[in-house]
Amino acid sequence: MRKISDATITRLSRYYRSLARLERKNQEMVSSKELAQTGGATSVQVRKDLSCFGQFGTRGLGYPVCQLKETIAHILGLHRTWNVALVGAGSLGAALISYKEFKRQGFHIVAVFDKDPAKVGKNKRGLIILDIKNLPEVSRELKIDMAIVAVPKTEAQSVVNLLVQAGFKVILNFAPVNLMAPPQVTIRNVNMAIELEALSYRLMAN
Amino acid sequence: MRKISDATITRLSRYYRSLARLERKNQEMVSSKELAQTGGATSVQVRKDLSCFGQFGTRGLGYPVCQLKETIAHILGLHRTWNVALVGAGSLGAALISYKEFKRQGFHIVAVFDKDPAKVGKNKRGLIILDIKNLPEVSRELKIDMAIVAVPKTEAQSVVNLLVQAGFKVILNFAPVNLMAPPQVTIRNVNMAIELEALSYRLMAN
DNA sequence: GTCTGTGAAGAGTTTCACAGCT
DNA sequence: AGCTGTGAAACTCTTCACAGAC
Repeated sequence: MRKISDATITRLSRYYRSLARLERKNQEMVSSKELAQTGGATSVQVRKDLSCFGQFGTRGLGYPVCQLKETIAHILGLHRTWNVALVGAGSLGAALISYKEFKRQGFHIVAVFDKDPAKVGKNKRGLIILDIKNLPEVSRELKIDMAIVAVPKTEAQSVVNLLVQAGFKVILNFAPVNLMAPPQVTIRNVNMAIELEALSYRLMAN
Repeated sequence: MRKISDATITRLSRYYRSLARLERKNQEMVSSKELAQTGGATSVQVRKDLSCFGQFGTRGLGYPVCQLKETIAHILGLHRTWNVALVGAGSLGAALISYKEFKRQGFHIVAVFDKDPAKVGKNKRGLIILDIKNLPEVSRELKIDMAIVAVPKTEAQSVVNLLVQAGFKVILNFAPVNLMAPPQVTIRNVNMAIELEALSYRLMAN
């Protein structure tokens, strides 16, 4: 299989959401054109993206909604649940614990860590905040698959170092800072400030 | 000036952060190589990105830190402050109000709106939650420049419709749904679930 | 006729290679 | 020597065009 681009994976996620909605409406078949409209892409793009993984449609008819949804779920790993560790029990952390879409897609935040002794032991949206010192052992015991970093930017690199040492392979980082990690570790960044800056550029440009 | 890619703008934001750090360290000059390392790019990329806007360096010496930082600030619109409306006073909204990096870069959330009568009038991190019905007039009065949507996905499209009608030109959306808007309105999406899905794909793939 | 699947063309982005300045 | 600035090459991603199936 040839290398799949990040853009393709992102679009698959969107197609998956569209398919879920069509499934709820009991629609059986969907054309690439229809899927494109709701997913914000073009019909060719949809077909090209899907063709990376196989042939799922029927010419003249389109794609079977349920089946395609299941297929994408398997590609993206949404057919199972993932255990997620959250580091940082601030207000962003709280928002992430309550974020419905995570649970909906099978991402379960099963442990929250913080380094602040004043927070450790407290209950945060149903989870007891754990001391970050215990992260390696707890991650092993609870079979945690991925980590979310939601700490201030000054702390982010040291948290990542700890996560790497504990064996984490994928990390979602919310701190607005560029983080270093060995190549076998994938870090994805959500930098909300950069998003606003891109918008402010837009307002400047015209 | 030729069209500037989104990727370039995003990288400028990162260079800006690196420059701010170098400035705090009182470093006067920086080479494209050094800027690249801290900003997660290559040195040619840095030079190419900057060359879109002019010639800011000196051959043999590099770029003047403060001056380049100011230049990028002007390009991105960070030399001024922007008034931001937040729609959705849930826990994500609360996290965004408290998010330091916004203030740091001059993005001031000056009003929070919600449609829930039980929330309207309450204080949220120092801001009184306003009724979303009053969004158009308040936006005008407070000269609000941009909007952040942090409502459940079922509400997002109607909120965007309202924002478009109120004359907003740029919107940052956190709801995990594809939104429709006229072409003159720029919507940027932060979909945290899709980020995790890309990571779960990574874990599946190897 | 409708719609998928895909090689080829096109557009856009990144990297290379090197001229030119300090 | 060290570093910027940039046309050209290489690469990647998207769109076109159309063959093939229903």
